Amino acid sequence: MPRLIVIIGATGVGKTARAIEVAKQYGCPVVSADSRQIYRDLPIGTAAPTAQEQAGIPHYFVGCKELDEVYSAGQYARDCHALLQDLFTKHETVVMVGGSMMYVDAVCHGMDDIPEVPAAIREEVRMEYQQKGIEWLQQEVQRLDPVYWQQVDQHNPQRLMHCIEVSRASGQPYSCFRKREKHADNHPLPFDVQYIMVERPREELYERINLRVEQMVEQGLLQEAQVAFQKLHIPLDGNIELDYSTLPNSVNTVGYKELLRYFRGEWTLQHAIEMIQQNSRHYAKRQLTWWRKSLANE
RNA sequence: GGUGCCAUAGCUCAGUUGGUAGAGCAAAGGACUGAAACUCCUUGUGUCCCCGGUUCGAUUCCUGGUGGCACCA
Repeated sequence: MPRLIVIIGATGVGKTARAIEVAKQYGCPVVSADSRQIYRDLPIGTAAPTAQEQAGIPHYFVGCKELDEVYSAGQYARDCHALLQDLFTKHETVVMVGGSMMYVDAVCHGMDDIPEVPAAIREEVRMEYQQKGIEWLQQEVQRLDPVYWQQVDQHNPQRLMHCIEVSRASGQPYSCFRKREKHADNHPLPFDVQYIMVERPREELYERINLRVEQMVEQGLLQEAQVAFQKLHIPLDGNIELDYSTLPNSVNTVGYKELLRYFRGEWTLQHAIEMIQQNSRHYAKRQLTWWRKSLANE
């Protein structure tokens, strides 16, 4: 049975370096499980492995999507399983590294097949939510999918919207697709999974994060962000109205969404940088929570 | 030096007509199967600046101090 070594840990803890170390040890490729490093044009802010770091080690899913492409954990799981099948014909061991908890989970535990939602339906639901508020989302979910209503986080607009989108697109309640079948024992993975959790004391981790943000700024994060917003035609002129809730996913990312406020004149640069540091710490904390539970269930 | 205002949670501040106090942010904990670096939930005891006075009782009123801010010299 081939083996997937999965390197997990909070942002800024040193996963990339560890992955390269392990990949060199086994002479194997590295598969990234990172929902933001997957985009081209964001290498600095997402702390993607540099060309120097990647030298001699094939990396997958780094810098391969355009900023306006829509991508998701489900698609990643499919793409990644296909890739792994191929890689395992040549390697006994493959390294996976990434901070995107659900991406890792989707590959290592599988995801149910849930129908794709056409962009038009997604947009329609979003518009209706904007007009009618969360009460409408709640009523609509209760009506379309009472089973899911009992399970969801009932104050979470994104979760509610997704249920409505899928139910509308498929004509069936969202919950009937969420069987957790792929988590079941009768759907074994064609490879073994071995986790390596990279850890550091909380205080040290936060110091590293704060420092790394400052280094990103020195390395040209502002220019990188500016170019990204220009490519996406997002107005940097604060006089032009902008709905932050509709930012493309690629750029609704720590490091970029804060700088957008700076470019548009809403925040000072210093405040934006402090917010990037703070949001990175929040993100790290969420990762720790997820994996604490996830590893306890292994 | 004089006058006025302020001093309450890690930060910014609210409040108590005298019965030892509460918001936002931070922080911590948690949820999360196709936007997941997203989105969402829970948790608030702190010498109410210090010494004294009045009072059954002072963080609240009063005297004095200390520190900060503003204005006047």
